[in-house]
Amino acid sequence: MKSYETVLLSVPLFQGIAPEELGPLLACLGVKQKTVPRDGMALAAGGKVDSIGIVLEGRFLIVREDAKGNRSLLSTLGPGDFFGEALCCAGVEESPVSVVADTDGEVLQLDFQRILHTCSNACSFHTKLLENMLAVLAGKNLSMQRRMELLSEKSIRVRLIRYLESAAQQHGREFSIPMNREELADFLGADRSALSRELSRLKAEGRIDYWKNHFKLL
Amino acid sequence: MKSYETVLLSVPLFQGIAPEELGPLLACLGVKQKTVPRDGMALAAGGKVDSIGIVLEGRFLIVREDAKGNRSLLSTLGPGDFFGEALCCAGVEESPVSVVADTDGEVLQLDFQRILHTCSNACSFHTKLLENMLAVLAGKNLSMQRRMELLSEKSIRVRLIRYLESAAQQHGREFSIPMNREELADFLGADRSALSRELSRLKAEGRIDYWKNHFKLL
DNA sequence: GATATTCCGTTGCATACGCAACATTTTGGA
DNA sequence: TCCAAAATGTTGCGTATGCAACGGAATATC
Repeated sequence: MKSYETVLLSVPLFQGIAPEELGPLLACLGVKQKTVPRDGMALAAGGKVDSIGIVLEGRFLIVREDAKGNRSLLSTLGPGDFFGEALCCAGVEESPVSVVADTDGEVLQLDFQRILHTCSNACSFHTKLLENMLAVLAGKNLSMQRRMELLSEKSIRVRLIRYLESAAQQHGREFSIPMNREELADFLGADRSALSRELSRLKAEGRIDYWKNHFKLL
Repeated sequence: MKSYETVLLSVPLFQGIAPEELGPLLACLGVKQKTVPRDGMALAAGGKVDSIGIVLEGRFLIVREDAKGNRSLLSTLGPGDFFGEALCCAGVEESPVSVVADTDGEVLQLDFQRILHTCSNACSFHTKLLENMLAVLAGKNLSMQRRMELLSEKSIRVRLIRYLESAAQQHGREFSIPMNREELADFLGADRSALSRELSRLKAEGRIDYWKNHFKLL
């Protein structure tokens, strides 16, 4: 069985855990590694979620299935990504989503109760783990918060400018973004072509310049 | 100094804590009660947030101030509501928001480090507190998630139907919602009059019936 | 290097919806 | 009971934008 140590050390949940502490921590948590064949379920909708899953290998899809059986893709997961943390922290009884394997894959399952309750030998990294857990959830909160503020603007133009400005605030007047047009359009809640149109206008007005995913504010 | 026990017991953070445990818990956390006069700051933008604030009395506003000094209202807080939890859990260095008093008010401040690190006498409710903290953050995550799925629909009509259907799924075909028109429009990312128009259409089509904030799906 | 495929920009068209303005109903206060 | 204020409904207008379709550029595959 591969160790996947490199993957695990990159997981935000384990941030600040020294490599040599990782083994003992995992042992203390009683993790289970699971092989999931393509199209298999790493987490099934409808049931209670009592563990957090970490993707070690392969590609997984988070999928919502409505009453009529229409599947809609919520997001995709790769090695180092994890899932189920919000559901089990919130104590949701029936998971509204499934996680299905898009390729053959491996996941690591961490029992939530054992994360929560410090083990008898009070390992020091346990506190760190909880702290990380909080940071992960809170970080997602904040980024969703920001996105919702964006989406609450009425016009594509304003949403776009807001987005670019906040990116510029972080990286300076010239920067690259981690999305292509389609993804950016999706992020801004707009149509791709409409987004392109708006970008063109801003360029024509001399307010911005761009090439592919590289932008400059003027 | 009033005790505000009733308020505190209703705070999700203290869910599952017995009334008689509350006092010792607060003592163990070393909470500080603070009086904030109208227009005073319970939390100032730009600084690090190292405590969670619980509103005991009064009305507070969460406000974002952009570079040009435009204040935009993000939400309002009343007794039992709390703030700053996401920011301090995420370890944000500069708070992007302020919390200002809309009336004279009282807040209780809980030092985050003392929430995180179990106290020396290992009080049992400390674990419960952490569990609640996780549940609160995760719960917000899930509700924001749902809202973003809503907002990602393109038309008001679809967003509205989705919203009503999910409400019906929880409470049956007939139910009341906790928002007035303006608030619902805001929640759905739409204009109030446009929302009214769409509601009228749905009623004319015989798909729904409604009166004020009471709805029936047909 | 040729071909297929993905990515991005452009444009015409139809319309959903924001906006403003006004009508109607409901609520609360004196 | 009457009045003012708030909440909700209605409607006309202009336009932003979704949609579809297409062309060109960039990238990948062989």
